Amino acid sequence: MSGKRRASANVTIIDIAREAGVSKSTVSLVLKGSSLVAEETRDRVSKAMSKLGYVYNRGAANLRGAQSSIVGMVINDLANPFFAELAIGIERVLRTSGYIPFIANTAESVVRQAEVVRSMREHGASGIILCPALETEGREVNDLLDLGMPLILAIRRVPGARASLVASDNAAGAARVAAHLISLGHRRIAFLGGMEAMAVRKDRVAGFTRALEEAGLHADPALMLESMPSKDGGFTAMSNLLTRSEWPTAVVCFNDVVAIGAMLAMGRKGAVAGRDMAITGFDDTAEARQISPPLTTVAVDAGDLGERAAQMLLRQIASGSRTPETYIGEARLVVRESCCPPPRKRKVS
Amino acid sequence: MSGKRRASANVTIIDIAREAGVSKSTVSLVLKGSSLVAEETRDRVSKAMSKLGYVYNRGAANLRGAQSSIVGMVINDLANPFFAELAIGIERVLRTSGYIPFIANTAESVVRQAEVVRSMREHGASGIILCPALETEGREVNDLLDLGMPLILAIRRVPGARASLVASDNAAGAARVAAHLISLGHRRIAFLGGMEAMAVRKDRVAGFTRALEEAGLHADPALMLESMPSKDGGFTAMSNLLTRSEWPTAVVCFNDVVAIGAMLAMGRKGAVAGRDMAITGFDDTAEARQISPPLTTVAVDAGDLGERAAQMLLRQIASGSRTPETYIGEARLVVRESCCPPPRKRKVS
DNA sequence: GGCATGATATGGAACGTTCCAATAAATTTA
DNA sequence: TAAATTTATTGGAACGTTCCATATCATGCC
Repeated sequence: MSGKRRASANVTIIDIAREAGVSKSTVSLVLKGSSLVAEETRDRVSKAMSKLGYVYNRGAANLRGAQSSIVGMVINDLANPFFAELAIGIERVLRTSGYIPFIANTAESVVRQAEVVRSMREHGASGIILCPALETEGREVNDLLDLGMPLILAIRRVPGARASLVASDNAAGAARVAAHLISLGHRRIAFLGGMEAMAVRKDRVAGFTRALEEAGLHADPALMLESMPSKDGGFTAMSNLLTRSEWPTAVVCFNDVVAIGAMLAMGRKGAVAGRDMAITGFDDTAEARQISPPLTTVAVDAGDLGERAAQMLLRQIASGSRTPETYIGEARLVVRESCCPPPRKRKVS
Repeated sequence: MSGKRRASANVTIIDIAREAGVSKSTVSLVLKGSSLVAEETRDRVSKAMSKLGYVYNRGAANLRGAQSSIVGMVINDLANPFFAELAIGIERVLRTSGYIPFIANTAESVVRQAEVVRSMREHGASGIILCPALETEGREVNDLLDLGMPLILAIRRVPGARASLVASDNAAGAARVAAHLISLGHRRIAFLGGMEAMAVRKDRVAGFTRALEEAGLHADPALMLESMPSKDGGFTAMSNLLTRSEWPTAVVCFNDVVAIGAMLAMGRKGAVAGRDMAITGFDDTAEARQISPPLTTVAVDAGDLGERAAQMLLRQIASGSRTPETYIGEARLVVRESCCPPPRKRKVS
């Protein structure tokens, strides 16, 4: 009563074999769709399987070296629609090749990430696409590679990791939005969001700074604000910024969700993006189009990046090669209504 | 060369045992954290494990009847933020109990759903939380239950299924928005989105119809429009509606993403929600607040539903009971700016 | 010294597959 | 008709774990 409580004891190929009057080997052959077994026998076995409610035991098969058909997809923030789009792109490719992607969320926790990755390895995942959590170290990634696990890093590069990477051109994208704002006449431009330690942020800040310098400006350290790369993070950081006596005239946000959080914070103070302050995002998620005012941002095509990552992974699984490859997707400026020229009078409240 | 290409041959507890100078049984005990093994031995074994890069083989363990610590989470539309919120709620509960949720997306395909569920069973999932795809039959769900698989249906009920259910009060919610629109003076109210066959839609339509009838109105079949429960679906259906010579003055949308799609379609024709037509949603996703105008909708608290579903599943796994339970979450009306009284002149173009 | 006792450690069978080598039966070839 | 070939089928070992029953070795007690 307190022990095993499996409703129906597990049905195995041996039970099927007995029922169909053949050997377990024959059942195994039927399972693999082998042409070595006679039509009539195959039918009899199939009948027995559905009659007894047989469930294939993948664990036992893997034990004998069979390839499991799952691929792990480790995502740092499922609530960010950008990652949902990425996941869907990955799925588009994987499903056509017979792999089933299992998604797990780490919510930016490296501890959780380690658990999740371990669990996927334990279950015999054939490969992993990893959107690394915030403080992921190169070493963790390399350990995985050393075990021979096919692994693709997506979206976020990890310094020191020898893994393949699929990401967007962060520096170029950030430079493009910054140049756009400068051309509108902005001089005091803030960079808001993302954590200092993130490589992606470093890249975007580098592009941002470069654009400013090319225009003879310099990036003011007082206007470089950290935040978690989430809506809440953007909200908090912008709320702080708005308590200052002098506001920047434009804010380059780390990504779209940060920008949306920032715009929400502005709304609380009666300020409006595209009128009192120019705001830009990064990613071009569906939300960037829907929010009001529509967000000027950098289009990245998450779905395409997902497809590339999946293709790269499949290639590595098939070839057995672990040579790191890199794909950098284009980062296109998309101008919408969230950016205005600098207003004459800056302070609102 | 062409055969197995595992970078490092698999390390097993036997290798660890040899390295540490103990028997495999002792290694197994260390793995389980048993107190039967001496401190000093435990250390030696742990050292050997990290030295050789040991990976626990869950498949082999499951073979001996061990409980796998994964739970499957099958989601019909990952692109809908409502389901992302649900997933996060589920995760909040599961992670504290040592289970790791593996998420898989079915994109509303029953075929895909069957594949995904089978894969999860094959990998020894301890239970499944299922947001059923569009045309899921009661039989499919019952087959799963008959195998003894702990299973909770989330969000969408499936007629004929004997499974536990966690969902929101669809009829009451729809009745509330309809009553609200009627109190604003609307008489020609459309219901837009969702597929005829969906039980959830039937429930919402029933509440909608009841509210109309209580006000002495009747639901006009010409104003009941089907669509896929997605943004694209809402866009297409509203585009069609707008080609008619007479518009309704208010539209109750199946859910928020349909409503957002519908508002996008209105925008294309120069019409504005909350001015030319009242629009409502269902779910109260973050987007409902962010879009312009903010969407009047029915708040459902996806995170809470996710937590309930997870708790229910854990209870069933622990107790071994498969008695169906039901939790119906409250559906609260949230009034925002997307609803106006009926305009005097209706047609815009 | 003989004997329980408790603390650690261990061999071996079992779990459900796969796959090789072997067999049996039917068919073709010489 | 014997031998060779083809077509179907099968037993058994192996995969990496768990867990039971058993073994070893100090201790402490009579």
